[in-house]
Amino acid sequence: MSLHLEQLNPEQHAAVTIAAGHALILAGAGSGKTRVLTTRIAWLIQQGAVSPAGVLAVTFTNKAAREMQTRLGAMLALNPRGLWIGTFHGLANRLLRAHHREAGLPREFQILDSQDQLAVVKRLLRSMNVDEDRFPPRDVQYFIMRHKEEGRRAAEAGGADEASRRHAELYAAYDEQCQREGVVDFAELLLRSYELLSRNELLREHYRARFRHVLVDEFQDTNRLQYRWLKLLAGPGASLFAVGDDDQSIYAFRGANVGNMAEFERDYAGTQVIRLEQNYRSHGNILDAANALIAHNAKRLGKNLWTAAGAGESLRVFEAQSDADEARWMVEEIQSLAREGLRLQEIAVLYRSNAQSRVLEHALFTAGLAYRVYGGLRFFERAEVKHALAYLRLIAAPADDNAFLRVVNFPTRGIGARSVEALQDAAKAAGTSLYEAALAQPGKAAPFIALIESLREEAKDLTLAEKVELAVARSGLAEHYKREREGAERVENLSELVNAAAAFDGEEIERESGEEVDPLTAFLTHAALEAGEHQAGEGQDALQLMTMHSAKGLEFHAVFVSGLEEGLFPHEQSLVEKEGVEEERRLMYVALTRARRRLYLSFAQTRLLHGQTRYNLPSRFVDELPQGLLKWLTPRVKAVQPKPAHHFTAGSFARAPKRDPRFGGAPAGTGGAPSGFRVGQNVTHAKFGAGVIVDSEGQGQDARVQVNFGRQGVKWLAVAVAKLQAA
DNA sequence: CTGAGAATGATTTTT
DNA sequence: TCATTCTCAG
Repeated sequence: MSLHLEQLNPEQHAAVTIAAGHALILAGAGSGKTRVLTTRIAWLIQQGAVSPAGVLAVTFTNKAAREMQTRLGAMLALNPRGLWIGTFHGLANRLLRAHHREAGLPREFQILDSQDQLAVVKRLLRSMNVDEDRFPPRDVQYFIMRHKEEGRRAAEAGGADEASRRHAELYAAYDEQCQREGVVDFAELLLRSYELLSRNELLREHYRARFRHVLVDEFQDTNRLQYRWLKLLAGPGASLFAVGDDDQSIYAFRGANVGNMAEFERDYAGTQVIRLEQNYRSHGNILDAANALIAHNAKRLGKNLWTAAGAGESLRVFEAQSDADEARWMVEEIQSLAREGLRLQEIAVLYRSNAQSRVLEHALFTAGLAYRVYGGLRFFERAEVKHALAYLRLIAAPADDNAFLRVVNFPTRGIGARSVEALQDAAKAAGTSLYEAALAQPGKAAPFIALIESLREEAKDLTLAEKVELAVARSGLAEHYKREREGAERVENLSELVNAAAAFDGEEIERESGEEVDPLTAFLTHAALEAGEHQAGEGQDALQLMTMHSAKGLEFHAVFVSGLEEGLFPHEQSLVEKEGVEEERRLMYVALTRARRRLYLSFAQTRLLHGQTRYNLPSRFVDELPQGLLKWLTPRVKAVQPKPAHHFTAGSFARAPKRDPRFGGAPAGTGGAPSGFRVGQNVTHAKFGAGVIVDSEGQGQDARVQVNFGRQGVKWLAVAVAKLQAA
């Protein structure tokens, strides 16, 4: 067995063999971070520095955890079962299952995904007669989640104002309800296990004594609670090894706190910091462009990627007339790459928001090019699958009211809103679950209760897959979808669920859920914690379409970064968020560094969005790249740079106000265009710089035009006064 | 309970 | 624009 340490570069080698103590590894894109992480673990074990049981390795995604597991298995020729490798949530779940009593949870506690959580909140608000216009369920959910992720319980969550006090009350009621129903949401897994260990000294010391080496991947994506959780588990004498890249922090919107990286250094005096800057993925020009771009960010720990490979090709820039034009151009370019022998799966088209895929898909479909779009519903999130799982949940954990409500009348069996309300009243009065209430006073729900009872009885001695099959059949779900016109795919998914159960073997049960958990609960946990693939994989060679966010961690021979327009990217919303543009720039950095050999950048003058034609300026990110690295496929756009904005709240891109129909608003390009300016025309203004006319009204002296100045915002200007120059 | 039509929004996403 | 969610009539 060899770890091939000699194949590592000096920095990688140093990171792998670093002495015990805390270490922060700043791992640039494509710098071999996973390799370092896994080799480090293997090296520690091989050296005898730690036993496999003494390692705790934490990732964000199941995919990353699996990859680490696989690589380690190959390196160590030992079953990596003894190692605690998993996602934050998976590991927290494991702790809670093992100590459910101490954590105050039922053995078969169920996990709520975001969908379930929202349903719980809605139900709560209704039962408390909360005005949903003043307290929208989504806001309440967000409030609860955000506070939990910061490690705050309801008691600490209230603010000074009335609304936040009310939110905190709802948070408290929500937690009580979850406790009653024996369910935990995602953040609760973390918070509950954190509290378990911080309050229970015996347990805490047990785990601290055990885990001598705690390793974290994608550290820049951790939220405050996750960081505290890590610090709690890595006790005195343990080594915390954090790998991350602040320049690739793109998840602030979901609670990630890049600040954890700087804090890490402060928390642990003597932290060893190693930078992995050699990139094994991209050619030099691509890296130079990425480096130059990210240098525009002020808040950085600092890092510069380099490669031993050559400079490679220039970055190709294309300015399209319209989004459709951009799509057509991409199709042509892709076809020509394919003719040169490049496989389609080696090409990715990246965009900022999912809505942008539509035009593209249309063009690809017309051209007959195979493509795969990432995003959308995943397997365990599909309605039919969730329904089937709800039946199984009721078998395993009857107190789960969410599950009860989801299927009590699905497929319909004559239990309408009235009957359900009666049950809810009865349950509330008796302080029991809906299921218990229905058991006591079945009423219209009698057949349903009988069904669940008999399912539970019959399922007792069946294998997991047989249980799932039984539920799918006896619930009437399969029948129901068979009768539906468009139900074929749903029926197929239900049988796929049976297959998934069959594939879910004992080893997985143990790994996912700790000791002695009933296989059904383990499977339900698996379904909640691993929502599954986005789409049927279809091993066929296809072009990859995805958002820049989902592209993180991937690489392709050729990458198209499309829609590089102010307002789209950086997104208009980001302009009003604190440090929003810096995060957008990091996203651009991520996008650029996905390409190995060829990088295309494109933007369109005109784009159809929300049924409205918008006239956008090229993204500032194009200007921020060294022009010498770019090869313009269309005449270069000379973006006139205005002085940095003071604090214009770019109330930009507001839908062009509807003109009073009485004045018969003149459409673009027709007679109504005032004073020689027309919609879509590029202009410059002495103060605001470059812009594009997006609307106009009035005639002669009263003529006004609306100009989109990008980061300076969108303004209505009187033509007679504004001294606009045609550009 | 169902279906039709209105209202409503509309970055990014993992667990 | 368009997809989802809500409301109300039948």
